[in-house]
Amino acid sequence: MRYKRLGRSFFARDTLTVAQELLGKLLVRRWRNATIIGRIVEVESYVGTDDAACHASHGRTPRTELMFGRPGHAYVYLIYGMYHCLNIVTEKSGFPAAVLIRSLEPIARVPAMQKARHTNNLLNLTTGPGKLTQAFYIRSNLNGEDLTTSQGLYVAHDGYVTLPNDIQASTRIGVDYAGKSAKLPWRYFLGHSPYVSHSK
DNA sequence: ACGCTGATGAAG
DNA sequence: TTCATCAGCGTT
Repeated sequence: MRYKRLGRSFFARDTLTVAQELLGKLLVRRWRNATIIGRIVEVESYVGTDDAACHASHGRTPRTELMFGRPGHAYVYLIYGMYHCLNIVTEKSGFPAAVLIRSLEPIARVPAMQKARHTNNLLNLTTGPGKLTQAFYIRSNLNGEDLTTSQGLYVAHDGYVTLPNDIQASTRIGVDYAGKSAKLPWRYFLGHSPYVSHSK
């Protein structure tokens, strides 16, 4: 399987554009001599301090510092005390934004994912932000990782073409607390894919 | 519908 | 130093 890593310039753009273009790309994880791969089929955008659902909406804090930094870095955080979420920082330095990777289609090293998830069901391995980090052995030690240079984690393109009419949008999951921002249609997913986490 | 679980940051 | 809150998941 041939593929090429995405560089800084891909992520240093408008977040909604990056989010939509991430659909169909490959998430590659090298872990203990294994190369685990999944195709991105669902993402969410979190943009700036005006977005009440964005962690950076309360300004620069130790936790959100990464979102204000250089694009192409991983922002990994623990949620609900037990799960990790993987985001990729976007836009130019100084503007806080990121794309949450919400769901993948398993592509390579499925047994490693099955071992990590304690299930063999393909549809339950990587179909959710907390599930995919578990399946890909992504934890807080990858927080701040530069995906444009990292040997352990990056995004790649293999020539897969996403048809524009296959991209669907909806409101984001789990952000009902965010008032007006909760209504923004900033979740994108591939309409044909059975590996989307949540039908809405 | 609910409990699990711990980092985070705001309040005091 | 407490305390409420939470970009989720699995079981009921």
